[in-house]
Amino acid sequence: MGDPMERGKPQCDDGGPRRRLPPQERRAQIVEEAVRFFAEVGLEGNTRQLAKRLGVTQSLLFKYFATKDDLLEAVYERVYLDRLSPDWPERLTDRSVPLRARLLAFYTQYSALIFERAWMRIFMFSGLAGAALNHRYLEHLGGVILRPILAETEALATNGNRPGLDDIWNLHGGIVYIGIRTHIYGLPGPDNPELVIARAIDKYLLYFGIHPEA
Amino acid sequence: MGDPMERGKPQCDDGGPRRRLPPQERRAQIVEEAVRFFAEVGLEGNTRQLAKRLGVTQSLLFKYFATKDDLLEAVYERVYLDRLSPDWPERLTDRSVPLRARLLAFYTQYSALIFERAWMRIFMFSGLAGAALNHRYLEHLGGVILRPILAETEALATNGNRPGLDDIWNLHGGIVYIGIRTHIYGLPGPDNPELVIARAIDKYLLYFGIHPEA
DNA sequence: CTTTTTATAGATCATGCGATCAACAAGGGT
DNA sequence: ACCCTTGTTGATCGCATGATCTATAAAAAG
Repeated sequence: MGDPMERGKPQCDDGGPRRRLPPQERRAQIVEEAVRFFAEVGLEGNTRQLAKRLGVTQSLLFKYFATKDDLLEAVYERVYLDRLSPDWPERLTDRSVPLRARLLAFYTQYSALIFERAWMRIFMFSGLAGAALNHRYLEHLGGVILRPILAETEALATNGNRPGLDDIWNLHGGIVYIGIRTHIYGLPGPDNPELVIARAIDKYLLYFGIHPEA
Repeated sequence: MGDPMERGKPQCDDGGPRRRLPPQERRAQIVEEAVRFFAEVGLEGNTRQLAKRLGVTQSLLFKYFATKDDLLEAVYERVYLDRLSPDWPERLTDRSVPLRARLLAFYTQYSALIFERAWMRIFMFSGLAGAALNHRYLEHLGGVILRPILAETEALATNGNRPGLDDIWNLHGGIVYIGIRTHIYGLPGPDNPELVIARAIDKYLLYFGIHPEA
């Protein structure tokens, strides 16, 4: 070890002979593995390790992405894509359904999408790095999810407590924190996350005097 | 630029002449700046940049810390230290004070301690890195804060809702998420965090039928 | 089968990083 | 004023990393 002549030795000695894939397929494969990889080790993870995981050489990565930042951009896009279905604003404001049922439906499905190791960690890494996509996502979330929930709550509140956007953030944060606990901090999560979510929603509704069937 | 002879050029050309400090003082100065530095750029921030901020040479850092990991350990200790005052278990279980007042006192003071950029970000960075201190801190938190709160809530719950530890995590997460929003994601925080905290506590207590004065 | 195309590998470069060490100088003791 | 300890510097080492370039071979085209 330490032999300078070892630098360029083969990095994919396991799989077998060189396998040639159509560019589109290879690219997708790289991005998919990169998501898992960077989610694990952080955005500073090095390209050689990633290549090793893929069973290809490091130089190949640069045939598909001019720079590592380009690869990270692709990772972001892959991860951020389709987490917020465009029909949620509509469904959240459908007053033919009780608000509790709407919130429950949203947070059940949303949590199923985001309580995933790769998403949680890359979201956090990119947030810490100040990535633009992160800001955009959260602003989008505020606009299409939190604000509608606030409006629906305002419309149904029966007691003196007037809801503010911070109340929605509190509901949202309490739920999202389940994923943070488990995937960022590595603590054991709840046995039944959906039950915990339901109770969070019930606390929220109760505070504003909103009946479960309303 | 690119001249290989530039590598070793002075890295502290601003302040003036070489200032000689007692080791203890210098060490503290390094740790303090390192906290701010690593909180900003992440734990992979390089020692040369840190040294530049301090106005000393990079090599000096290694006179005080044998390795960069040692420095990071010192940063962890500095940051994690004294965030959980040892008298909180006692104060949280003092039944001569209404539970609401106890929770309010705790989370007001606790949030004042942790809603700080350096803490929030280093806690998150170290959590993502799987640092042992992070786990220990959270387990400690669970033991000396969350469990007592659960016991107190159980003792006072008047309706059918039986509290579980996940309810406390939900309360806690909803509050901590305020700090995450502002310091990790860089979003504007609430105008009055204490008010938001009070409302979170009220939602929590109401759900278990606990009167504010109980 | 032969030719052409291009996905892939292997080697290498330039730079940046953590870490080391000899030389220097600031401050205290005498 | 002098020495002597040691905090501090400047230069350098070894290695890892992002990126580049050329040779190779796998699949497609004829």
